Amino acid sequence: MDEAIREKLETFIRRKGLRRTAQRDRIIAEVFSKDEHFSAEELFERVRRSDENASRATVYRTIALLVEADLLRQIDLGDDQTTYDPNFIEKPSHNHLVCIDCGKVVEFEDPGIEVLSDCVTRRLGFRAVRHSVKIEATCEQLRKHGRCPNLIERRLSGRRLRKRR
Amino acid sequence: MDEAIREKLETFIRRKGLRRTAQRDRIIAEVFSKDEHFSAEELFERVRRSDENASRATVYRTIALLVEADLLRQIDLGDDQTTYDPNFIEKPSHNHLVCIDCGKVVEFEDPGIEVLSDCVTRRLGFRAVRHSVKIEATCEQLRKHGRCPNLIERRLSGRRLRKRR
DNA sequence: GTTATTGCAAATGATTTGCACAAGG
DNA sequence: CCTTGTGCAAATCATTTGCAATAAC
Repeated sequence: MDEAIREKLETFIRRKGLRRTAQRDRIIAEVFSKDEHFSAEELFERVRRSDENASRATVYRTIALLVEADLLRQIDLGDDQTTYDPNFIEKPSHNHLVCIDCGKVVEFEDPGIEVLSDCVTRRLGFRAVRHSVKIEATCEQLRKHGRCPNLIERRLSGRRLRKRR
Repeated sequence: MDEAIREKLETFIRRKGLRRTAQRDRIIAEVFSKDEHFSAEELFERVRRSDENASRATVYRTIALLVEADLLRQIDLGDDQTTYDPNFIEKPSHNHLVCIDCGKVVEFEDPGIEVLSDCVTRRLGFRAVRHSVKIEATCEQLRKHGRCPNLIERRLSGRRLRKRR
């Protein structure tokens, strides 16, 4: 976990009169231990692995806290899951491309899109605070070579697939 | 309701071997009677006004149908509600700006953003199918004049506010 | 007639909450 | 101590589903 995270967190905790607890620390460590997106339930499972009696409620409450502190961001990948992205501290304005063939999610940054969005926003009489761009795309790899490594991976794992129909 | 909608719908219904029913017709008419965004529950209430014993289940099922036919689109306005947007037929690639002060949602189209997204996508080795841009912004009107008509409206109606915390 | 559709009520599943107990400052 | 945090189980709430009755084609 980054220094930047610790600092932002400390500040937030103090300003809100909150307390530092072992459970929170463990959950937060887990959140930032990878750069993977996750659902609340997935995080709960990960936390459970190292802490057999961690509570689901505490995981949900800690997620809410991190989102409020803007250390964690709720994103929409179009799969009807509430997904969280821990990478906004390192890449504060990154965006997402989702492949509708293989399910792969690619994060990217693009200053051009930034600038254009700001222009549009100003033109409409507002001041931009943040923007999120989601691109849904198809896999060139699959079209050209008839196969795509992520497609297979996705089939096997079954993760990140739409849950509802 | 537009001709384009009727046609797309007919085609879809036939191709899937579905049937035309009075209930469906009424619900669909209601969906496209305004350009307002709505939640499933809101649509249900609207439908109920003209059809006292319309069923919630049928409303949900019809929404799913329209989404599948790409006549209606599920969008993310960041308010933890599943929101539907009936305006993608008229404006096939419009985007949304949400004011975090007053809650106002503005739809806009911008060819520049289109082009840039396509570039990024190609650069990443994919082919863009669709993109959605959500801009969160603050209200210039509120800052400059100390007030904003939508702020008041929003307070009064209570709609489009986050439901969960 | 045969198959899709409807409406109801019950089921589901993610998230939240009340409460008694534990722990931080 | 005093207040916030935790864990459990129960409550919520949007959405889905099973099923018997009904309506398209």
